[in-house]
Amino acid sequence: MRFSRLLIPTMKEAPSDAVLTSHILLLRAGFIQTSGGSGLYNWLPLGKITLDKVRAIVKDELDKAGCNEVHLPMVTPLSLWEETGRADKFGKELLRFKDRHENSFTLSPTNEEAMVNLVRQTVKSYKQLPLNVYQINWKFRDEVRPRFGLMRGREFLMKDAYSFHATTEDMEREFALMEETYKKIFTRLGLDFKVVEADSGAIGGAGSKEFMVLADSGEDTIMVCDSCDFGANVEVVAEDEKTCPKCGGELSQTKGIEAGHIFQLGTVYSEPMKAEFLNENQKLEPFIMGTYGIGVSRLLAGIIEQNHDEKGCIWTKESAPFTVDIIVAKAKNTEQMEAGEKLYAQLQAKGVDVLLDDRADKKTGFGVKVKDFELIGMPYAVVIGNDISEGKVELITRDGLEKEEMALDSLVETILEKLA
RNA sequence: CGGAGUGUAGCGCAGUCUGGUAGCGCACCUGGUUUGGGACCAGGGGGUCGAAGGUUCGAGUCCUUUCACUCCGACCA
Repeated sequence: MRFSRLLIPTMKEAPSDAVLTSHILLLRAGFIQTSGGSGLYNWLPLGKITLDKVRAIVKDELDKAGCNEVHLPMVTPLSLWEETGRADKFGKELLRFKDRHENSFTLSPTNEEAMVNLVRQTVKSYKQLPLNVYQINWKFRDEVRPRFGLMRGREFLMKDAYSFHATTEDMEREFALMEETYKKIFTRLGLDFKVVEADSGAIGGAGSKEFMVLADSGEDTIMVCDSCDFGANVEVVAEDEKTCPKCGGELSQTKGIEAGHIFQLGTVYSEPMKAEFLNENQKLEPFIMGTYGIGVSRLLAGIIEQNHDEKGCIWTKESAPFTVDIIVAKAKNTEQMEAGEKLYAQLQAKGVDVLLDDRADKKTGFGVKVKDFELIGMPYAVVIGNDISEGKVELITRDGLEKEEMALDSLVETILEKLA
């Protein structure tokens, strides 16, 4: 895409009410903007592109693991929530309202009930099991105190998956599969993360694990073992515990952002909602369930919390809105512009996501373009400037801001090597 | 919900104590000069000062009420 045609309102100064790094940078770099209400944000083009990329990675890995993507309405009849008693349990976080016929509804904060409803009216036989259905859509929670930008907004993009099984053993198999799938997703996104034992909270059920993006700004405190892979939220391990319950190693304390959470549910939803299937002995049994969530919009905040410097964002390769930013130093110079256009086409032909900074207005000089590149944080920039007459360009790596001069002819190949 | 703050142009702020024509920087528009690290000169546009009520000849400023937002806490798949 062309910078000149994209709405990218970068800012030198951050709004004074933003305190968290990711919040400040995402606002300043023009990914999101405030939307007039607490915890509500407009997603601008760069933010939308990035969110869609992260979403696509989540979808890709889930589909590979055999999950079925569906889409449920954002609006759920409150009666479904009353079947499980969660209408009361969730309290004021559930935003409730009535339609013109005085029927009560809620904006979905999560969808266990709605998905159980989908399955109970569709799946009748053990032969249709196991089944894992998921959706990636907007959730709304009327948080007591929204804060930190995308970290705790009231409206947020969540991937919520629900699995249905005939036996506990099969549910445990799926739980392990989802843990592995989540590890692939977080790894592809370039995140430094830890899987920890967790409390099941309002969702209920037996076992649960959280996927923590490690960051000092995280709202959760976790204990991790120095010797093995054990980790736990302080909710489930005493904060003064110093010995690993798994291997006897030493525990240390750190902070994390909860970006994923998987649960072994059993029949806590299927029983009250009478979601049953006929087993091979022709008897009705409630589904054994698991549920698996990822805070997709929160992941963006997590990526930036982990990857930034004083100049701006540093997106990881698979999450970046664009992989390469072609900076045409003087867009009015025909030779430079033509070289930029040519490179733009060549990289696109190779499947690289490229942004062509073709801005030619007199306010947007070389300095502005470089500052915008650093603030937005794409992995690479190619500077096409005066040396283009000798066939030379400069390649800048955002992480570390290393610059290397090279021949334009070898550039496409070099970039492809770096991306491989 | 408890505590503390803040609401003045798109963003950042001054002006409020001590009432007297609405200001500054950035951004935006026009023209010119610039052009490899957020340019310069000149001119210009944009405001019911969060809202309502009150005091006053006169309110951004004083009084009352209210709303919103932010931070700390409690809470939170």
